[in-house]
Amino acid sequence: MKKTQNKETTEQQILDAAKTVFQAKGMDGARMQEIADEAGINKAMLHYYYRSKEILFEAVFKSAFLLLAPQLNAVLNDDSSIEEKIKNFTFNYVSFMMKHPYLPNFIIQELNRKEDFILKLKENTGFPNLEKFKTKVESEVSQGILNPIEADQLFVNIIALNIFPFLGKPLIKAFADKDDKAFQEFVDCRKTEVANFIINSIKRH
Amino acid sequence: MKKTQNKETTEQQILDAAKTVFQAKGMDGARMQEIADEAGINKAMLHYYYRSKEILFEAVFKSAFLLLAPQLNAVLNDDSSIEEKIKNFTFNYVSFMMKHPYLPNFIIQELNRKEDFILKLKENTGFPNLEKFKTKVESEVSQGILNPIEADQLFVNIIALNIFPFLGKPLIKAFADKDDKAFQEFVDCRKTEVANFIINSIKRH
DNA sequence: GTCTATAGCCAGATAGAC
DNA sequence: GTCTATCTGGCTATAGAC
Repeated sequence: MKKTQNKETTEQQILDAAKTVFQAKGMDGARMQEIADEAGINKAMLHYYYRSKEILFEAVFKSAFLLLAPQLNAVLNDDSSIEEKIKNFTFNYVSFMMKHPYLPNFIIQELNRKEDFILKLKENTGFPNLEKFKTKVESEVSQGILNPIEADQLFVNIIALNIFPFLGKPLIKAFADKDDKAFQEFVDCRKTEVANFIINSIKRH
Repeated sequence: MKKTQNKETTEQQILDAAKTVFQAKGMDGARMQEIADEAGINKAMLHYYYRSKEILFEAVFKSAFLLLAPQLNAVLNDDSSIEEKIKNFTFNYVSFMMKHPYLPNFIIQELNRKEDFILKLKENTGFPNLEKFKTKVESEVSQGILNPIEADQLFVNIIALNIFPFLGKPLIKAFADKDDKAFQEFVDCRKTEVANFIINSIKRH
């Protein structure tokens, strides 16, 4: 029926607006009024669809994380070589992040604010898991393809090099004296630079 | 005189308390009442020494940044080789961060919230500058000590690998299934691992 | 489902006694 | 300088008409 149709579109509008505002301002900085304005409705509607700010926030957070998780799973769970994984991930991740620049900061920030948020996420299917990646790294190390390295450490290095520029953007711009355009080019460069940097370090020569 | 003595200690107590609360909760999440409690005084005193929450926050932020800047300058402005710089920085930075675990997240978060904060900092003497580091990298590259690499990119790689674990702690703990103790060991390992990882990548073989 | 109006609370800031 | 008491505004949340 028609009401249901309206319900779904309004609900989606709210979620989109909430995503924008929460990602820009964080849970504490966001205002329900601003979300309502962004969605083109009024405050009462927000509470009609999501009983409280907290509940609305959790919906936004979950949906943001569900956008990020597949990116990670792609590295972890396919069957290609470590070198291929790194190249693909780096290239795709930077492209992905250029479309969602607020995402990493939002997730990192809110996870630090409330550590138990992550527990709820871990219950979900599709939560990234390192096991397969670990096995693959160990196998390539023992074959002599890679220099000895802990899989955990390598994984953190990969995501650190890829994610950090989006977290530390203001810092990097200030240190390296870059305007927005120069920063853009800098990040674009990293699509291939980062993979080369990593592979150069771990691949046996 | 006695009053001045009291003034200075109270002011310091406030600053310490504010540092604790702001770094844990952020500007928006922090409450003046909580800062007062932490300092063992009442709210009115906060406004006596710092006219507003905003002003108190800026004082805290500035002092946090002034703690971090020398760490970066140490890499950038001494005369040792790039390899030495990386080894020293990595070792010292991780040690330093283990003492101030909230610091990087605090700075990153608040800089993203208000980009112009960094402009105020840049006016200060002692703001990290990349020029000398850049010259050194270029020199070592042309001497054939290092593989070709942009100084900017190398610098970001160094700080990304060192800072990220402290930003993404909850994420890393969840992905790699580590408790606090295991995470601690993981980070401790990085004191030397990260430097080796970088040097392995950039040093000509 | 959608709106207006308002309840109820809480936080930052100030007045004023000591 | 330090306190208690209070003002004021803004925010989440709800009541209730349509």
